[in-house]
This record gives sequence, structure tokens and C-alpha cells, in this order.
Amino acid sequence: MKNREVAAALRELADSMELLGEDRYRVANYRDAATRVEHHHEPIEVMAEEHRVEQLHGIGKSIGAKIVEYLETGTLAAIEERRPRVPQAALRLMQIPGVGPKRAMQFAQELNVQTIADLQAALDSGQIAALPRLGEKIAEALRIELQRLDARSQRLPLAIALPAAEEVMRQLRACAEVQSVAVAGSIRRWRETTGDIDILVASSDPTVVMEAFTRLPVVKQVLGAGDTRASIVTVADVQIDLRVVAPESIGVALQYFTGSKEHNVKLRALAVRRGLKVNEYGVFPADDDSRNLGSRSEEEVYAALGLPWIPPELREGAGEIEMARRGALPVLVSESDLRGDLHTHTRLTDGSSTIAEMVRAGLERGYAYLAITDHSQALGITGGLTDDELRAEHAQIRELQPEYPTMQLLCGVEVDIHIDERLDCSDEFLESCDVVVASIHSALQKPRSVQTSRLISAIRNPHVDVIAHPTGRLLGRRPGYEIDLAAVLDACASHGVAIEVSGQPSRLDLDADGIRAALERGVKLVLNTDSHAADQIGELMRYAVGTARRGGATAESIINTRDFAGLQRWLRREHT
DNA sequence: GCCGTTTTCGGCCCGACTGTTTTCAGTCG
Repeated sequence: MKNREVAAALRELADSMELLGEDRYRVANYRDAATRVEHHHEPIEVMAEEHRVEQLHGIGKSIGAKIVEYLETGTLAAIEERRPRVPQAALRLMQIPGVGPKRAMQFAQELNVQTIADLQAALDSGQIAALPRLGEKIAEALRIELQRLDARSQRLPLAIALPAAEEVMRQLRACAEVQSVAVAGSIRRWRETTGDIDILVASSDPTVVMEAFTRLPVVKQVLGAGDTRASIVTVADVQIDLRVVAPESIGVALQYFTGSKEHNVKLRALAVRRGLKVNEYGVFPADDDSRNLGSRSEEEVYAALGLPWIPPELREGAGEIEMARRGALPVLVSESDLRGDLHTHTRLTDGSSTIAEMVRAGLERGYAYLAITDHSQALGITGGLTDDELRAEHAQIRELQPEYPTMQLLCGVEVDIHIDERLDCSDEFLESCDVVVASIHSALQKPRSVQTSRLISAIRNPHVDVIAHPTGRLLGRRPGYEIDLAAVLDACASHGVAIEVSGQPSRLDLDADGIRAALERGVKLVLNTDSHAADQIGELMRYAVGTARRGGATAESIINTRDFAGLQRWLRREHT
């Protein structure tokens, strides 16, 4: 799968063109095409072979030919031809907030800035401040950005950003002038990582709210504060942007600040074609700013554009507007659809809660069923259990069952898939389990063909029900082992095995792009928390749901939205 | 360079903020 590589080449071309001051709409097109290729679940090289790259929205003859050219030659003539005129340092400088194409070229050409250290030196010697249209204030802003460069380049995991946003929102509610407060931006779209936290407040007195915000105890530094916007950096080096809008504009503002940028650009282009104009304050006829056609709620805004409300998780500018126009938006799964959790651990292996504590947490959450799936023996580091030890655990679980008449307890295992493709438990034991979750935890560096065939052999085992965290990635730590996801999903489809969407914040695995590929093949999903403590059962499912929603999953495509009888029917099916 | 529910050419989202400026350029989201 060369999608990311191709996307990087298209982006480099876009950056080069932008530095050279070429037509900005062409630049935007190359960026758009890069994003489209990057997130498309099919390998771009396969599409190229079958002459289908132009099927992707935003890719026409010219970019289509460039994609083919890159795949065949490993480079683009358009980049090579521009290279002598594009200082390579300028490409890097553009990554610094506050440095766009104009300043990057200026620094590279007029001051011969090649590196971050050069830029620091030019700032310190006053050369930057002396440039035309620059001054001491811009130099100071750049100094601050350079200091924060490392922290900023680290995107924040959703599971850090969301609770942080929720805490700031809680504090803002203490301000009497705050009518309502909501999180917007990529967090509301449940993106797995986020750059900045976007918070939106409705208030008739913005000045007071701005004051309250910039004086919150978590504030380390105020980056800027105007009448309606402010940016701060917290003591944890997280940037939080606040916007305050009038209560009657909260719907359109929420729409606008939720993004994505691509979604909004497309939405506005659609508005223009319909003789309308969208800004942060409402939807207006192009020639009449006094007639606001929609601003109080998001539903009103989309309706004014002739569209049904589009869930934030789908707003990536990847075809959702076209779907909405056709009335073909999926009804996405919601947290209340989930009837149970099929992947949890106890203190018998690497969890920290007892079986009874886990069960009570499931009951509190109103689940109809809960599976306990401790590790098999191979995973020494987790205190994995032998078949006999697991049998003993299952006996304990069955003893508990009468105390919980409203919730079915399922006896399961997370069985390790060995490097030689064997499963870590006997077939006889696996057959005795209510649910079997299989996964890879070892030899992560083996080549793609090995990992793929490891997973497929597990999928072929008639007792395996679910493949857990199928790519093994850990966000921000490791990319996951290499697999041929298409082949794995095809095997799941033909053997009736489900794929997990893990709510573990560091996993979120399968991811949204992979989920789309699974759904396209009719592969069923299971949303699990992989809880290692009782409180995680309640807290982590929302991350699995958010990820599944980004992938376009409906309740029907997910096994553990079924009631217990429905789940049993699926578990008992012939795994042929 | 791409696209079309004003379609094959003409236009491409739109406003806030900042700093350096007397009217706007650059950047950002």
C-alpha cells in the first residue's frame, strides 16, 4: 500500500508550488488529492494498475497521470523541475506556525536560513525584525513558537485531549455569563489525535468570558486574545482555542468550528452554487446579508443548504456531502446501542480488578452480557493462564452467574497467535469457551507476509470469533506490524470472523479507514474496551464508538449491539 | 487543476487576528 508515499509526493509538489507563488487553487487541488489518496482504503497502486485513480473525487487527468508517474519512477518531474528554485530549507520552515510560504522564502533567500538553529540566530541578531513588513513583535512570536516546536509537533492523543477539554469546559461553566459550552474541532469529530483543543462558548457578554478564560488556573501563557477569540497554552503545553459567539449563532458557529476544513470548504462551495453564503454567523442569500436562513442549530444550517444534518465524525470532506445530497448517509451506531463488551481482563492476568468487580461495572453500565477474556499462557509478561487455569477461571465465572440474573456472563479467552501460526490454547479448550478473541502480541517485526498468514490461520480456526486489535499499532509509540489488511478482511468475510474496534485509547484499532474497508466486504465488527480495570468498562467504550462512527459503522454492522439471543446465534454459527 | 441541481468555462470559503502600516499583507483555521 503506497497511499501515504504518493500523498507525501503530492504534498511536496503542493508546497513547492506554493513557495514559488503559483496559482493557489492548483496548490489546494494537489493537497486535496493527497488527503484523498492517503485516506482511501484501497492500495493506490492497484487502482493505478486498473486505470481507476481518476475515480477518486478531486483527481483528474493531470494528477492521475502524476500518480502513475510517481508509482513507475519513484519521483515527479514536476518536483524535480522546481527543485533548483525551491530552497529545501523553506519547505521545512513552513512547518513552523507563523511561517507561511512568503516568510519561508524570505528567510531562506534573503537571510540564507537553512535550519532551525539558523532561524534562531537570525531572530537573536535582529535580522528577522529588520525585514520589510516584519518587526519585533513578529520576531518575538516566532521565538515562542520555536521554543514550543517539539511540544507542538506532537499531536495529542484523543484520550488526553478530550478529558482535558471536558475539564476546561467544567471550569468555564462556573462563569455566569457562559450560556453553553461545547467542544468543537477534531475532538468533536473523534479524530484519534488532535493538534489544538477548540472550545466554543455561547454568551451575550464575550468580554467577561474572555477574561475568565485567560485567567483559568491551567493557563501558562496567553498567545493572543481578541474580542471573540483567544488562544492559551496550558501548564501541560496544550494549546486551547476559545471562541465566544452570540447565543443565536451557536449552531452555525459549532458547525463552522467543528470542521473539518475540507468539509467546510466543500459546504461553502455548495452554498455558492445555490446562491447562498455561509459564514460564522449564519447562512445568507448571496445578495442579502440581512436575511439569516439558519444559525441557531446545526440542523438549521444544513437544512438551509438543502442537506440533512451530517454527523461530525463523517465531516472530513471525503464524500459525505455527496452522500447527504443523495440521502444516503448511514445511521451511525451510538453508545446506547451497545449491549455488552466481549474483551476484558481481570487481576488473574494483567488486569487490576477482580472478576466480580468487572461484572459489577458491566451491570452498572446496563449491559446484557459481558465476556471475561484473560490472556493465554504464552504472554508471560501478563501472567497468561494455561488451559487448566483458564478452565478454573471459567468455573468461578459460572459460579457468579446466579447473582446476576439480568446479565449473561461469557467465559472467554484472548488467545495468543504464535509465530508458527499455532494458537496458544488447545482446540478442545477453545471449543469449551463461549467466546474466543485471538490476537498477536509477539514477533512484531516479522515481515508482512508472515503476519498476514498468522492472522489468516487464526481466522480459519473454527473456534475463533474475533480478531482483536488487528494491526497492533500503539498511537504515538509504534506503527503496528505490517499486514495485508485486504487479505485479512477477505478471510474474515469468508470464515465469518469479526474484527475488533478497540476502545483502548492507545490502540483505536481497527481505525476508521480500515473499518470502511471491512464494511465494504460485509465483515462484522465488535466494539470492545479491552478493559484492564473495572472503571475502564464504562469509560472507554465511547472511544470505540467514536472510531466506528468515523468509519461509517451502523448498529447492524456490529455484533455486540445484538441482544443476548442474537449474540448467541452469531457465536454458534458455522465457522466454515 | 478540478468541477458542474445556474456545467465544458469561469471561478474556486470566508472572516479574525496581528503587525506594520495609513490601506493592507500574511497567516491561520
